[in-house]
Amino acid sequence: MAVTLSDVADRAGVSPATVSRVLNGNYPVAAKTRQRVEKAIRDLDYVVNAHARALLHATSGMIGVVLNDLADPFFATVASGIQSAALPMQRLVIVCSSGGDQETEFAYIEMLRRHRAEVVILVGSSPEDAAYKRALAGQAKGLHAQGSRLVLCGRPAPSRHTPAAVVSVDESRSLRELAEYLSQQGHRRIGYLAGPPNQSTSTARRSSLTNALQRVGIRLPDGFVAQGEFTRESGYEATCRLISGGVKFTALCAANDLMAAGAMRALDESGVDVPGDVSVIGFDDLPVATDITPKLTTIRVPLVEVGQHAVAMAFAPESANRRRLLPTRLIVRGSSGRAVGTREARRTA
Amino acid sequence: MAVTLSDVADRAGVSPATVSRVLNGNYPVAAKTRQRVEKAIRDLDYVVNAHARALLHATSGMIGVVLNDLADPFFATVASGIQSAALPMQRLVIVCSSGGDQETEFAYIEMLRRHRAEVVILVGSSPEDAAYKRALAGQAKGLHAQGSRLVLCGRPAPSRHTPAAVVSVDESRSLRELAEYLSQQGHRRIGYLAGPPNQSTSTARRSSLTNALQRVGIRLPDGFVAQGEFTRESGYEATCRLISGGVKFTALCAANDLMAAGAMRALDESGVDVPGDVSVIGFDDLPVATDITPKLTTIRVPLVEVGQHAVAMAFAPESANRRRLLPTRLIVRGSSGRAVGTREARRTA
DNA sequence: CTGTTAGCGCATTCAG
DNA sequence: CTGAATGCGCTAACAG
Repeated sequence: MAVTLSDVADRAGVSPATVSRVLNGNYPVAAKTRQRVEKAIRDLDYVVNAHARALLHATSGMIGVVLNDLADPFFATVASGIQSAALPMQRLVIVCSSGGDQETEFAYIEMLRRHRAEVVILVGSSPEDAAYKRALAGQAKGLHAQGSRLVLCGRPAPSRHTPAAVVSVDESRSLRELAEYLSQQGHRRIGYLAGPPNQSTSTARRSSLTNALQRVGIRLPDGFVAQGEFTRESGYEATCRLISGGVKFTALCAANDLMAAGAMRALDESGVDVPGDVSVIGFDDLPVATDITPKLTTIRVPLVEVGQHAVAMAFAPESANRRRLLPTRLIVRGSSGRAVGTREARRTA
Repeated sequence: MAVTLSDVADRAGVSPATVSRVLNGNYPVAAKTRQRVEKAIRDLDYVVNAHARALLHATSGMIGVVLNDLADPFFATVASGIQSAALPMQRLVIVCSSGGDQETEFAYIEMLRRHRAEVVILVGSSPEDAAYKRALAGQAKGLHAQGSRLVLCGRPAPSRHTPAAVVSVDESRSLRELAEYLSQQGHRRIGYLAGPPNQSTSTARRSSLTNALQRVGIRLPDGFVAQGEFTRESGYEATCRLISGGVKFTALCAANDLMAAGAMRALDESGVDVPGDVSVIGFDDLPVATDITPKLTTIRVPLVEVGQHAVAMAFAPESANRRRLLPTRLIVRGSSGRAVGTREARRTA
């Protein structure tokens, strides 16, 4: 069906070995022979069979990426960072979107193992239950035994001994900045739109914020927290629940920008002015943050860089078990300001 | 390095062929033997080598997708449609983001050919120059010769004889609806934010709109058109150019929602009220359309379905040279309304 | 029901 | 500088 290396050899009147040498350019080949071979390749429109090569080399040189949802800009942005770093290394990127389903995720990892992916990158939150961690640790061992490298992006390793590199962000500093900022602006009662329960990202962001607020003497009681699922809709609904529950807050922080966008809409529909009545703060700094009005104050996460570092670490020597933390940054925009009820706010009112 | 089928055979005390039969379940194997083999597989954590299989079958069963930019929600959404359709078929999806660069695009197609991708899906606009078309037609032939199927999404085939299936949208009907709507609302002077020149999507959308407007007696002169690149920033800048150029329009159509979002910001900063002074219309109906205020009137393109149909057509018998057109829909939201200067508008003013 | 054999397409020895 | 031979891991005939 397809043209093979021997076909090329026949047409050029040389042996397969010679064609191979021309292809790889590693061994000396007479100029005349080379030209004849190159012509045959062009004439026949020959394309090497990557599988035959992979069979010899025991690896395919592909980068597998497993993420929750390709259509979510958070993941899409990390993926594009991975892709951009993979291109100059001549690596193909396989993107697998699991939809957040654990079984699908493992099915994809298995498929990537079958294809002897050189690198497997897991992006985003991971469930925090023991069974999952054990299963993942098992896959990690398997990948390692195969000679594939595993990189975890934005999620912790399932255990200390897991042979995996980790690229993550350290949001604690930015959140301390945010806490100080909110405190200075007179905010005392703060609502929080959390991510789905038992997900590493959700708990990390929430506990970091809780700690940061504590440092400035602000508590984040459970009653001020509503769960969502990192989507606009869930942010909208969670905000509605807080409002209809009679929770009084002067600032509303969200676990990501999408939820914050949903919150803005809910507040708007309830006649709450942002930032006049309530300040809204997002997380990630996705494009949506500046699409909405007023523009969203948020914690910028360097998503493209996260992806690029993941690739870099995968190809760095001794990458297993290495960890890399990227800093985030507080971006203050129009959606936040002084709390209502503060002296200053009363004066200007 | 990695565990092979023979390793399993040795451990189970059977021949490699038997292990293969257990794996594929096609031939009868004694229950006892099967169990022994299955245990060995588990003990050794054996994972089949997809390359060895692909070598026999002359295809890898992978779906390759080449698109402009993964971080662009337009492409990400189509890709997620492809992914969702590929999962139940147990197909791995390779996503290649070319950044709109032709060379990169061909490099990726070549890599996909090397990997004997079963299906190659090209998503989005294509340059409209002859050299490109010839090159693409060549690759299409090569893919066909290899036994790979080619699907073009949202772009025309380079020639009548190209062995490729095409999935596209037919926006003409919606644009006629839009033209009638705008006309009824009293709009006569309409601005247009076009996509990059010599791109199939740009010219298709522009000419369809021009035709539709013509039917209701509205012209779209070049002076009312500003070029952009399907991004927010370019939409912003293009709108600024129109405004500072003194172009007076009561409605502004954009080649996509991202540019419309940029336009809204530019208009806002210039003190132009939407939809009071100017109606804004987008294209695609991406999430950003409802993030902005007022929500964007737009032409909805069924992007997920486009991706799903692409996969379906690839696996349909006799798919080569087939064409499938999906309908779009006009979605009227808050960003559009009556033109200023019409009788009704004056009355209510 | 199971083992033996051959070959998929290629890169790499080893000889010449 | 070039050709012949070997084997990567697996499946499909072909025997038993």
